[in-house]
Amino acid sequence: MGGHGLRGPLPGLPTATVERLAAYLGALNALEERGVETVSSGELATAAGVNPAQLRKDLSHLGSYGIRGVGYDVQSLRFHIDQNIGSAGDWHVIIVGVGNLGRSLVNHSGFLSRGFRVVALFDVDPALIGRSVEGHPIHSMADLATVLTEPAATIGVIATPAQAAQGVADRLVAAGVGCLLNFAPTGLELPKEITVRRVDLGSELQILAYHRQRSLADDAAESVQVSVLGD
Amino acid sequence: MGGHGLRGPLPGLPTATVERLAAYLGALNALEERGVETVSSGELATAAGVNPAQLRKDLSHLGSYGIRGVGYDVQSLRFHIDQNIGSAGDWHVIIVGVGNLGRSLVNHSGFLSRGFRVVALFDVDPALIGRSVEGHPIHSMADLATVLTEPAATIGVIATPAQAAQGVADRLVAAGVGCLLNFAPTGLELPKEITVRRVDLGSELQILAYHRQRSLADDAAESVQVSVLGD
DNA sequence: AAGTGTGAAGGTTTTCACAGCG
DNA sequence: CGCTGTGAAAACCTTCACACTT
Repeated sequence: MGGHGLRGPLPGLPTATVERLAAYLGALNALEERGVETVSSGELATAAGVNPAQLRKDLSHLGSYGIRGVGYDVQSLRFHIDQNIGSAGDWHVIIVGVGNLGRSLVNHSGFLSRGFRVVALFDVDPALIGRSVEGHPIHSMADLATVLTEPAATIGVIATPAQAAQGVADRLVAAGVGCLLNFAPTGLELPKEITVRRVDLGSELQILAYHRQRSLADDAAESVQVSVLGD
Repeated sequence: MGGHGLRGPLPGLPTATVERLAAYLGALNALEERGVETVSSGELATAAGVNPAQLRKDLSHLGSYGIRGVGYDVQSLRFHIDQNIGSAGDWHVIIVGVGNLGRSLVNHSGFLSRGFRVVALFDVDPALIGRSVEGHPIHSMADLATVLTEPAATIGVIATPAQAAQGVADRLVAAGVGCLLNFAPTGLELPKEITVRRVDLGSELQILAYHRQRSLADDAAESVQVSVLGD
């Protein structure tokens, strides 16, 4: 039971495509809220910050859902992307670490609109345990096994300080959570069957600063060029 | 003065390499704190979650700073990576939006250790303006031009709700900030000379969920395979 | 022996350019 | 006519395997 019609017709989407599909989905959500009904590859590409050919190629992996000469129907495209990268689960999200980052994730508007449901919060601070944030009670890590109803369909979000992260990850894995999003600025060593993704805010700044330097350098080079060409 | 020896010997690092170098730097910071003096490509690669050959190839773009048969000196490698992706600036960071996310960024340990300095906070909420977080006073957006001392060397972090993001970005750009990190779940339309990077927490969950599905599917396929081979 | 540095091979991703449909 | 869908070409990135160094 529960199985429906199409059995995974796609043996696998290119990784790079998956990352962009998630972004297109966000842009489509926004367009839908604004009541836009149709969008061309050019418009959607601009909104997502990629080039139109790339967007069309990405979408072509899902099938042929556009209308030639017109564009894409916003609702139907949103539905089809969702089928491919969101559908298979009613994912539960638990957040470990109810500091500022944890709190900001609880409220995050992008979660609900994509079908993710925050089901529990955990912390080690006795002052927090028993209180609640946005209607979600904060549990002790000791209650992990009791609180988890569906470990296999649960994403654990690690929003703790770096030194606590590995320990938290180990406990989550022991409780059956197989999918982790790590915000702590440290790598995690885990069995390879666990799916992990890391978001490192420090690295993001660094990457940004590098690109900025480069683009300033390029501009300088180009303006030399321009002044040689003269006016 | 201030200009030193080598003039940018590297015309440009591959994008993918830059993203990983930032991660290596984080791992090296951690090793240095723990007092480790030497590390091999295998160890560092594990810590950063990549394969050793890739790490060596990445480092080879910076020059030849390893010791054959031994590994890399942690401090010196850290220094050289920093030279290539961090150095050129004493970057200032301003954070717009002092909600939970903004607050968590102010405290973020990964920032200071990489040479980024939070220099100002901004918000639109009159109840917040004038108060301070971790010693950083919260300013009104109207004071943007006054507070910025070095717009060109400033990274603007957008930690506002989605609907405020575009307006904030426009004001930052108008004030001379050319480098933005956007946490709001929306795309920004900006002049192309502006360097932007987006971190979309909703997309991160979605990408993670997709990979999880896939790896469960693969495991299922493999266990069929195993049972065919029998035991 | 142990581990780096690197050409060359093999994959993947992006871009191009245009055929084909509405 | 405009815009999608897509092979084929080009660019880019990863992995391999081994010469070379300490």
